[in-house]
Amino acid sequence: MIPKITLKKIAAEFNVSIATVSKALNDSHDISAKTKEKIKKFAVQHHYKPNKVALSLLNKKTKTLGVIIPNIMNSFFTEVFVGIEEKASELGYSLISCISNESYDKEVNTVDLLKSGTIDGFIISIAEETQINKNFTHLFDAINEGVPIVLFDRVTDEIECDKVIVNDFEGARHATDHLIKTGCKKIAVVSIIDNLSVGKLRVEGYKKALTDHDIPIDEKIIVRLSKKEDLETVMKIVLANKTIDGLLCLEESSAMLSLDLIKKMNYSIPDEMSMICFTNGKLPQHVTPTITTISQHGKFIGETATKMLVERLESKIELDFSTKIIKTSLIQRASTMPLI
Amino acid sequence: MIPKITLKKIAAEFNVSIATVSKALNDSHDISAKTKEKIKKFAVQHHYKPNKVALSLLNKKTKTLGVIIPNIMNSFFTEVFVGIEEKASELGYSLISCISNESYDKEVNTVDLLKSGTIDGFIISIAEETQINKNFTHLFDAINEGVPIVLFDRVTDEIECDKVIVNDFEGARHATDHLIKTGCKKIAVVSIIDNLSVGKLRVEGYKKALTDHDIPIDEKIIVRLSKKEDLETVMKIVLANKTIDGLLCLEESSAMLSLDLIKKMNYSIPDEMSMICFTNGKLPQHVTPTITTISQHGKFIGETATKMLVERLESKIELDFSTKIIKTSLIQRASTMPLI
DNA sequence: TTGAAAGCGCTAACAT
DNA sequence: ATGTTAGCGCTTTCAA
Repeated sequence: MIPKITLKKIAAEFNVSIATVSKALNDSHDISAKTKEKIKKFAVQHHYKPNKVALSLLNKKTKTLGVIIPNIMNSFFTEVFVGIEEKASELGYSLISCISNESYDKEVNTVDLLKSGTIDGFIISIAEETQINKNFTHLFDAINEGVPIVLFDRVTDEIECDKVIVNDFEGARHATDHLIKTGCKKIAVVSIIDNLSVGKLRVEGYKKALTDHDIPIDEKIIVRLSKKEDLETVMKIVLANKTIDGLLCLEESSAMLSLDLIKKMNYSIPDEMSMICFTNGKLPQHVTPTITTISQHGKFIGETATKMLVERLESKIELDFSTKIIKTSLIQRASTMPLI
Repeated sequence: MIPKITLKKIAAEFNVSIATVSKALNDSHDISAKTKEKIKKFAVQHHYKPNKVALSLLNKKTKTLGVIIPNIMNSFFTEVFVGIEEKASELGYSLISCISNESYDKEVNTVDLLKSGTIDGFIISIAEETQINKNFTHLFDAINEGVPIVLFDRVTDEIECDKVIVNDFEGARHATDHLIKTGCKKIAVVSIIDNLSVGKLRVEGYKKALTDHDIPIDEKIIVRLSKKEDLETVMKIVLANKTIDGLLCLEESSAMLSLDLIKKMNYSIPDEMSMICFTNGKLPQHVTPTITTISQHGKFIGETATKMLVERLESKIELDFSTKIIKTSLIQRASTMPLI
């Protein structure tokens, strides 16, 4: 094993000072051409790379961003992560990433751990537990200590910072409107994310569409569950109401379960039952029938969040906080009737 | 914004030396109980956290691992990442992660960037481009400079280091054997990963199974493509051979395309055409019909790789390199006939 | 019981 | 053109 080469060792090699070597390698004007040349040559030969940790300590910048994602097995977050990674890499930043697993404790620990020097700023989507207990002091503290945060998707009004959110209300409204316009008379909702800000907004959007079409809201067919496990039981009860002919699923996994169930119950899709779900991952494209989805443009969200954070980090002046709202798109597939 | 509190500031507060504060906070025995108490109290009140960067510089350890994954949209790698994250977090390590996007340059740049002090060791699955051009000097250099590497899934014999691999040969052999035993007479293979070590091994396993059953190998029905785009054309030609009644797909995305194609061609699955594919993500569980898969136990691979790396990092003695082979499991679903 | 000094690897202002 | 000094935040001898 070759011990790592440092300025000190190069300096010793040529009997010059460390400062001279540093300047030579940084192409400073007050070092003679020959000295520069011989030092540079030696440095290249020995694969000299400045120690990032030393530079971080000196500059109080690590060129590293902390990313906290609730659950990477969720295709939406995977997409966002891809966007973050691509943009960060383009802008010269590394990523320290952590999966909170929807746990408040893990989120708090990670923020506490990383804010002490390790990273320059955070990109966070708030864990479910945190959204339930509404305790955001860890985020508040980080910002207060000079570590900026960009929140995406799952945000809170209680923290003032940059945010990138999806137009969940409008996405759900549009989807519901689409179901109505393609002939659905009675549309049920399935939500296993009613604890989340986004889940609540989506239900609001759904209600708005109904109201716009003078359709009464029936709370009994708005299925709110805390875990996937109960879905089958509850859905069976709801679907016993044979007049239901449309289903809006607020995220992917409950959509897949509902689809299986509906098929098992011998509904014909989309003639007897239409379906739309949030999140445009691979699943809705490959199941039978393919599912009409509301795309949240995850990658773009990731890119946007990263750009906002880096702009703040590198800005000379104090920027105002802003919230970017990303429009959703409805992607029509075989689970809904064509618009006439 | 509250400026971050340091030992220096605490020392100034109490008119003691920095060393005293450091010792007090670390509960050193040679500081008086009262001094300790008042300093600790003050530190807690002001949310003092030792600066990780300073500690890293001092200890020459960052307690951070570098993870390089070729493509996070691939569910296998997502699973591995979950395993890595969980184990690393449990062992007190952070993760700097990067998606190489199958690019040689990105992989090299990341390794170069991170090896200079930022991380203690790497967990890497080699990018496709790197496996093609077989240039592994960046990995060799890192190890040589004292930064250990654990390779997983996509490995190379040319680098001596710890490795975690899947028993791809046996997985493919077993799957092919299963197809034969459930009645398939002529089994085609679809590979878009023939550039990868794992892709080649899987073809070998397939061939072994055929040979074991005295079935002649027909290279014409081993479809090797460099990109997904050509799949449809080629598959149509191959499937024109109406005697084919089994299909082994070496990864998920080509399996999905093949499935669509087979259904479009009105094959009845599994009666007229059986199918097995590698990688047990959500897709094969939710498509119609559900697909029999070979599970590589991604999460376990991630956990194992992380454990190996941390053990090496924290070992007092020089450990020998080892290669852990993870067994695959065949998960039977509706795309294959039941074993009689 | 406390403090001074050295050093981790590096840069930059200020001599020489 | 080159060197000296100081300092980023911390720990750890060693001295007082």
